[in-house]
Amino acid sequence: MAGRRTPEGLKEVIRDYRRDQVVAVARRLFGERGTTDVPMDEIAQEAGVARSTVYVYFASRDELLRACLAQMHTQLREAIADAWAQDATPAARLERLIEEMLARIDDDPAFFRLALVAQASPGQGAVAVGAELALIGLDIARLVRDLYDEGAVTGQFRAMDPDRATTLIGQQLYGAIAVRAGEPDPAPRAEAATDIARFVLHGLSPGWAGTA
Amino acid sequence: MAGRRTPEGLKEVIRDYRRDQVVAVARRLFGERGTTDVPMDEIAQEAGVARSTVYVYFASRDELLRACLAQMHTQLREAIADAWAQDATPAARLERLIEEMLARIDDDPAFFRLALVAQASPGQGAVAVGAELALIGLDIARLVRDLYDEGAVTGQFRAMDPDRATTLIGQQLYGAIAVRAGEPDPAPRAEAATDIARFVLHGLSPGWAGTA
DNA sequence: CCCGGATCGGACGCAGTGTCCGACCGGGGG
DNA sequence: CCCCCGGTCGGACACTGCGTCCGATCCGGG
Repeated sequence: MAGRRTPEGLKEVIRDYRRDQVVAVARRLFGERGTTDVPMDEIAQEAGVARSTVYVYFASRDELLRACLAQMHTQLREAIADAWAQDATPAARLERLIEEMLARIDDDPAFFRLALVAQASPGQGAVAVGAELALIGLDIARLVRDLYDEGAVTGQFRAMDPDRATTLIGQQLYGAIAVRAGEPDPAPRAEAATDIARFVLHGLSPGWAGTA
Repeated sequence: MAGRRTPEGLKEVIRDYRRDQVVAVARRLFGERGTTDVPMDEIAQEAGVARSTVYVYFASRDELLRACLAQMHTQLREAIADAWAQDATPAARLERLIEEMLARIDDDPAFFRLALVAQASPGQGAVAVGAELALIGLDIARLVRDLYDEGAVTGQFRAMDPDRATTLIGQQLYGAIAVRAGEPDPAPRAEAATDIARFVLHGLSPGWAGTA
């Protein structure tokens, strides 16, 4: 596979490019009007291909949705990975992680909201769709757990069952994400990230009223 | 209208009863297989009425879903109101509130998960559906805010913008709910409630490792 | 020039929604 | 007693969207 596949490679590229184009259109429309209320005709038309061609790329509506989620997954993963190495302390990393997630939400709140939906919805197709989302959850959960472990051994965080800590932090992140994705006019990102991070670190404990 | 309307009142009762019956069936089926994957035929058949009769009670699928949410809303509201007056300190109330919400989830996790979905999904029908859910959110938010205010003035909670505190606490509750609703085998309720409450109160602050 | 893969566009069967209407049932009033 | 009437039934209807299929068309490479 070392460079002699120009034609085949090129076709692959073209194919991927058009695929991504359809996915991008679908994400936008799904975000705007929901996964059920957008006919395949419209996605195809908007993407500039025939409806039947869409079915060449994606076996069904569900698979298209899954591709949309996978795309978002990849983008989120990359954004967080890029930001991950830039901070030293667990607390700083936590805040960075939060801010990075919020930034991704702000990029495309409508579809993000929808992604949370897809994760939760039952049904046969949704099993696979949910799996796509669970991957994101697991990615983030691993980061969160590493972060907690580091803070715990250095005494910056209180000692508790790491799984439980991960769950609790994860819940806060999930809630923050879901709420922000649904808010028409969310708070400034940096500020919100700081608030959330501080809340995760100290909860409602008095004595932390300052801007520390 | 003072008591001479036995026939009419009776009819109302009968009507409401059958309505609730349809709603109950719909909740179960929606919870099991999602809102889109269960035909109206099946709901009607399972509820023991003709499909056309369902349309006498509910103008559309969306309205039926809204009725399901409204029923859940009512039940949740009542459960929490009952438990509300039983505790004195804000911390105790918080834990009680959490436990009560978890209990409601455990009653019907499938549909609860779905309710969170409905809240988030866009589309024309979903505006009204979302409003139904927003009501629950507002109910809870009001309670949370009262609770925070009380804790803040007595110095048990750190001082901060009440709206922001409410949002942060609400985020944790939302996340906890969503995660629990999706977990096939959730942790014991009382324990989970205690954990969540303690996390909201103290976050990851060291020095709170005990069972206090 | 011709070939072959990709795309187009339009038809098909199928399933589900929401509407409508005639038939039926059961109870209360004339 | 029968009739009337509100509620229910069941089935037909038009309509929309999904997923499949196939012949027609386009276009780049041999």
